Amino acid sequence: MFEFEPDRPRWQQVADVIRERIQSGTYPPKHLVSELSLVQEFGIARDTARKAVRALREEGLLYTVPHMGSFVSPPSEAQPAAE
Amino acid sequence: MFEFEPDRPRWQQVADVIRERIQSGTYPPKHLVSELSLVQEFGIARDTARKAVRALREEGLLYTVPHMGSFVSPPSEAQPAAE
DNA sequence: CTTTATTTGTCCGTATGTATG
DNA sequence: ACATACATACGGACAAATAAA
Repeated sequence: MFEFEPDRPRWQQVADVIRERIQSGTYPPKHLVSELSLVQEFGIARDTARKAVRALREEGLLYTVPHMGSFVSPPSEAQPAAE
Repeated sequence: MFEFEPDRPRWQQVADVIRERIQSGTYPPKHLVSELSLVQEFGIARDTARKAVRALREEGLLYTVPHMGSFVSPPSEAQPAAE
């Protein structure tokens, strides 16, 4: 089971973990990150899972298709110079 | 493809379209309105199509014959006085 | 009679949206 | 943060009835 630190919102800590998995490629583009999967893995309420997903969506790391799921966004064209 | 508005159930919007076709005579009495036809035309799930049909049936605009289909109801005897 | 196609009936599962306590 | 409930929506599968070939 995941160990939460006190004094920091759980949804932030969950978002941190997922963010890392996205940025490291553990979760490739289009990978489904459902609320239920977060509920089960982290032992949290769906309410909390939704907050984590919302945060990542607002960061652009996830996009949500209503009634279908939330998925890892395609890589953004960052760093223009590097060729 | 049909354009759905957000903030309103799809099954309601589909029902609206069919209702208009019935009331305008585009779909005459006994015209078949099958779930599959709605699925294909509107690009929705059958689940959603069934909800639209159910709504129109409850309004009396359609009647369903099990395993045969849902058909446009005969015109209702409105306006009593007119003879 | 058999086969094929069509259509509704029913059930399961997954997932988000929304609201309440 | 949690728990619960319901609505909305999609996908798939199978059964049963009907009609037509």
